[in-house]
Amino acid sequence: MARPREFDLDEALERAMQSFWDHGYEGTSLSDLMEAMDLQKGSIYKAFGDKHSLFIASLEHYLNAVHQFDKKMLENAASPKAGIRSWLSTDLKNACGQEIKRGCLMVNALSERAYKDKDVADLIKNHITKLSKLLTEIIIQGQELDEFRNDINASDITQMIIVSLFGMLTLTKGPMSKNASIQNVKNIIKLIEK
Amino acid sequence: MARPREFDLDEALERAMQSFWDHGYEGTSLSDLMEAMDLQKGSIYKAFGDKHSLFIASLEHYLNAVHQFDKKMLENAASPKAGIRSWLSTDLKNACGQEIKRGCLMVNALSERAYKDKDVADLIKNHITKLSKLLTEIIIQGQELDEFRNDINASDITQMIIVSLFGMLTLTKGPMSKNASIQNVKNIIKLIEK
DNA sequence: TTTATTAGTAACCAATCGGTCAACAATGTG
DNA sequence: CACATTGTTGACCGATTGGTTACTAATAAA
Repeated sequence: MARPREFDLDEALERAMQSFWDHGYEGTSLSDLMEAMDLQKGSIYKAFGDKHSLFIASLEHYLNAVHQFDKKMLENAASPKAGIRSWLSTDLKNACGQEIKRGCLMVNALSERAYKDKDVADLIKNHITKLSKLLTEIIIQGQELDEFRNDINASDITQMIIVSLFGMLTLTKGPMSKNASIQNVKNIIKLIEK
Repeated sequence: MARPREFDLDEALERAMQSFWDHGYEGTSLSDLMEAMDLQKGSIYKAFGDKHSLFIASLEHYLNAVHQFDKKMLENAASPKAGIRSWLSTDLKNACGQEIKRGCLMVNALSERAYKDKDVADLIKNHITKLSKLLTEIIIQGQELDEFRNDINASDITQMIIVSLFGMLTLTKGPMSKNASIQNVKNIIKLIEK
């Protein structure tokens, strides 16, 4: 009953996300988005609203994919320790294996915008909460199997892992190499294992 | 033999640094800087060159102050372990005790600019190298005094501490509270002590 | 007091920013 | 076919961006 959309919504969103991931929120202009999404300004505004809404949608898109990845890696592992190890390693290898040192969109958004953008702050807080629950379950299992030390709360170990992950994802945007981050993952495991 | 400058160079630089720290490089406009520094555009350009040069000078100013702080805290401590503990705690308390959740200028600059700004990347790499040397010395002393575990290289422990610090400084811009970061410091010490 | 030199001021610049809008195109329904 | 509805296009908008420049002011040396 009306003219149909000529492009794929999901693909356009994916391309917008890649742009924001590469160059940040302020670093990505409407012109950049138009080129990356292969769309005119009007189409973007009709489909996604303004730049900020598009950024939020991109971040949600990213966080959904990441959460799926996290669940898969952590829940389908041979053991809690193996799960944490391969999850962290794969995450870091992905972050390091890109042409641009763009790190992680969530960490970038946290650094650039969370302190002045409640929508971004809420999305990230929610995602970290979900990741924490997932991780803490795995750590508890690992403690019961005597894979992880139990003189520290599972939730405290979770917290340290998340802190380390955020640190590495930030540092890989600068002086930290792939090898250094892999070595660091090994040492984190060594610190928390029994 | 010429008209003297009417303002204090250092104070102006300090104010510029505070602006960049609060709102980032792209988030701080020339107008913002003019207001913060209480200077006209021309004066800023005469004294510091363009915006990028001013940012680099601000970052250097910041890194010098931080390095002095790090040296003081780590070298004047009662013991290696006490030094690391109080250095990390004070750092985090400072980062959390501000009106704006602005984190650390170095970590912010790393996230926002290092991947596309060689000057920024070099300054940060150099600073991290100096901090690493400082920390590794302390860790080795601590290992010799049986304060720290020695089944892991001192430089690897250093790396983990720096990663954790960067992670916390990023996370305090979002969902991480002061208490959580203090608790996390305690746990880091627990993991690396003997 | 003249002169060389540098600092400060404010008007000005082109370029770009995010965002809007009117005209036109394409579809399903009646 | 006409119509209602929605998508697409490109010109256009005011505001702001970083940066320049011509002019004036202040100083020390000659």
